[in-house]
Amino acid sequence: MSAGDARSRKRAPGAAYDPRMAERPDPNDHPPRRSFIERARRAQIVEAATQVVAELGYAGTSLARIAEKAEISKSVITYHFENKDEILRLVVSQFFERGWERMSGHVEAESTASGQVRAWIGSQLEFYAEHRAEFLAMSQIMANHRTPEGSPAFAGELTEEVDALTEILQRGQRDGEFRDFDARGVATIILRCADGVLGSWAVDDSTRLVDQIPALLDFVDHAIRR
Amino acid sequence: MSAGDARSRKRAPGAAYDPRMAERPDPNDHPPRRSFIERARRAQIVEAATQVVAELGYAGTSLARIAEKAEISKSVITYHFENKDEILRLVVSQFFERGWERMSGHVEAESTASGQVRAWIGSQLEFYAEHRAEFLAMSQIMANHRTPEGSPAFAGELTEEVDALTEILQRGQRDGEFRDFDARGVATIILRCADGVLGSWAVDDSTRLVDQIPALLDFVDHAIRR
Amino acid sequence: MSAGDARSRKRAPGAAYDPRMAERPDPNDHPPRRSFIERARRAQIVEAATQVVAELGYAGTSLARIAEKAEISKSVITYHFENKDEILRLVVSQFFERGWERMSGHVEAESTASGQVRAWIGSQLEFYAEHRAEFLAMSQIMANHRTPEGSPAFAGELTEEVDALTEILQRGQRDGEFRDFDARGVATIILRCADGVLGSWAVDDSTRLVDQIPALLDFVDHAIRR
Amino acid sequence: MSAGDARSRKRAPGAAYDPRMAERPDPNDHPPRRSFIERARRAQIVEAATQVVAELGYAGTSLARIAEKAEISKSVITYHFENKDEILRLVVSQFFERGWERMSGHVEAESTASGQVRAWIGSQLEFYAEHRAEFLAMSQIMANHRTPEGSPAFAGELTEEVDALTEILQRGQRDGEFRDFDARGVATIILRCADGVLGSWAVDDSTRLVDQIPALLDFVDHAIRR
DNA sequence: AATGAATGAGGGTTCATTCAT
DNA sequence: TATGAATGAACCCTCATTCAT
Repeated sequence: MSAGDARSRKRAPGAAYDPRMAERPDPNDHPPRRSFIERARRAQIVEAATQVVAELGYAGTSLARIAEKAEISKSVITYHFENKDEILRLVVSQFFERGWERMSGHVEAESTASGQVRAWIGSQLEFYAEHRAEFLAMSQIMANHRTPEGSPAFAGELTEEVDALTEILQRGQRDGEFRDFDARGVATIILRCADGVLGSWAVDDSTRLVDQIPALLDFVDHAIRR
Repeated sequence: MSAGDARSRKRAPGAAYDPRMAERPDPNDHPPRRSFIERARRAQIVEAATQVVAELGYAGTSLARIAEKAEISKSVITYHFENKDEILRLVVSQFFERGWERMSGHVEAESTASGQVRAWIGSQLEFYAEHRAEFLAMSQIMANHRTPEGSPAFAGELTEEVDALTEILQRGQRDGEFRDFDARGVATIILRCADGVLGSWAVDDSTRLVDQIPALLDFVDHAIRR
Repeated sequence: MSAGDARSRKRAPGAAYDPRMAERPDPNDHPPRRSFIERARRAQIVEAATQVVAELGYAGTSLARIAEKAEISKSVITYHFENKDEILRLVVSQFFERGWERMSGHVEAESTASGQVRAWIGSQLEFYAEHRAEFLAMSQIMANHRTPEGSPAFAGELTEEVDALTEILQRGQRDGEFRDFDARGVATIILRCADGVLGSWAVDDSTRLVDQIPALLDFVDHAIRR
Repeated sequence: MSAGDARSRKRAPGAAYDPRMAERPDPNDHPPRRSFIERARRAQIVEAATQVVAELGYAGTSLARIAEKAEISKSVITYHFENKDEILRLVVSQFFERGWERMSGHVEAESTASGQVRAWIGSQLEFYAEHRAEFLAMSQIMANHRTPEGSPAFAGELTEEVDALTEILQRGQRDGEFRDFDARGVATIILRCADGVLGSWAVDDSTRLVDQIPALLDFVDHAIRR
């Protein structure tokens, strides 16, 4: 079966490994084979959606405005995507995936726990600073998108991230790098800290984010170091 | 246009002093004298709006749903308020004002700088923990509300807050309580940290917020102490 | 509470007693009090909907065309009715109710079973013949309307009708008016017979329906008489 | 436009002799020669359309859903058929043709008029009972399909059927089998009667149709017998 | 002080059909 | 022979706001 517009009906918003976005894995649900054109269009639309959300906010994002931004007709969007939900989820998952790839590389390159924590926070903030629009869009969507039933669509997506950082903190404690504290609680705090700083930058980019990174790294360092 | 009707057209969303919510001050724009009934209605509607935003999110909030929640006719809302914007701004400013009152009391009761920082964070989180719906509504509106032109309506509302905390940190440094750091940068970080923790609690209230407060206080303490 | 457009949200498409249309009774669900204007508008819209369905068929009926027929704006419709479904159900139930009133009067006026059968069929066909558009609309909607889940919305609405006619037939058998047959099966056949004749008239009104009534009465008479 | 493409543009929905479906005969419009593949594809699509109409109703039938049911691309449909109308007409005409073949065989095997009437009704109902989906689809389409101008597409398709049955009835009267009545009127009634019973079975198949056939035959027998 | 009525703009989505390959 | 891509029209419905009463 290969029914053009029917195709997107079958597929889950494909995402590679990703600690937050973990999709219920379905081995039978192989990703649809897409033509070059289709992949290009989908990328174009997701990109346009990202820009619109970043500029106009979640509530200001409509298919009409995405189409306008992409300079295509609204029908092109509904042809290539099942619905608006699919697009918004892709905006989040694709960007998150890219960020995670970058971060995990930097983290794994470090040997000490404190080095890994710094790499984690530093590379995360750097990455987001380099992709402000995508970050804004992701934030907006995660904060606002809901399931048809009304519950937040992206709740509880961050436990795996907390788990991973907790492990690093615990190793740091065993190795004597870090003082004694509740690793899980502090992992949450550190991640939320970074989010918070990003959030303030999100609403007001007058302070250049990259300039704040050293201060944050220093802050966290003092907070957890023995 | 009736007299009561005209009245709401003129007035600024009355708010006491408030470092974040500072309205463009207009000495000529004396607050409108409102009847008891009018004040009661406005309070009822703001309260209903708060609940709706907390439950359904910013994008899910409509005048119809606010009216339904308040068990009044939609027209009552448009009679007592100029437009939706006025209501949402009041949800934010009124709640922020109440929070600021609580916090400033606790902060001023402390003599040392570190005591004031702890009082600040602790009382802020406590207050929000006690008023989850209001906090959720405020967060949603601040993150989403836009001017008619499309720019965030609540950008740059936090500089005064940062200023106040910066002052405390600087005093702590002068008094030898805190180590050397960029006071303004760290003030921002601390405030964003608290916001971040609140944000994680907002999307997932399984972890009781009050239980996380000591950990956060401890975290900040170590981060800034000499 | 009395929120204008919210009002229709609460109410079931009101219908008096009616053997087919029997609504799940909810004693708490008192019918909404409607203003004169509202009742007039609703009647106007239901009437326009009836005409549109009769002329263009179920699939050709849209809110836009109903609005056009009623010479009002589309928004007026969505203001006075919850949705299209409510309108279509009213087209059916109101007309059926009126028909049932007429028929039951004629039936009860007869003393013999065979008189009642003739009164039933005759008055039913007469009534429909007098209200061709309403009958066509009712037929179209009953044949086509579905629940959101996809099952026919008006299935099983006719068992009570069959029950009532069955009773008459059985009495006729006890009284020696009718020959021996399966009363329930024949009741179904008679009712379907009348429906069938109506159906042929529905698609082709060249044959005047009232002229066919005596033939049908005669036909049924011979079929069931001793 | 390709050759194959052009082909379907020219052709009338081929149908053998059929008293109801009689197409405006055009001696010049010889049926298009179709390849084996084309014939197979067309049959497959008509079959899928039949199922979709039976399940989802006329208004719920779209080319997309037909394609989905047939597990082919939507374009395959528009390639092999000029438009949706052609498919729906074929669903009706092909099925009617098959039914007519079956019926006429049974009718011609009978010698008496009453035998022929019974054979007519009995074999018709039997045939439909054996092909419920096709019958439902045919009913839905005949009741709903319209010309582009909005008038019923299948109005007046039954006069030939009535003519044929009228002839049988008249012969029965001449032969003394049947009592005196208006043959044409009764022919219509009988046919509509059968349709009505089928219609009740269509919306509610809990009563097994074949079990009702004897009752209907008996009913008609008494109605017309001397 | 209150509200029922109305409305135009815009929301996301489905649809049959056209066209180039 | 087949189909992916595209599209404009139409669909029902929600919305904030205006107006007359």
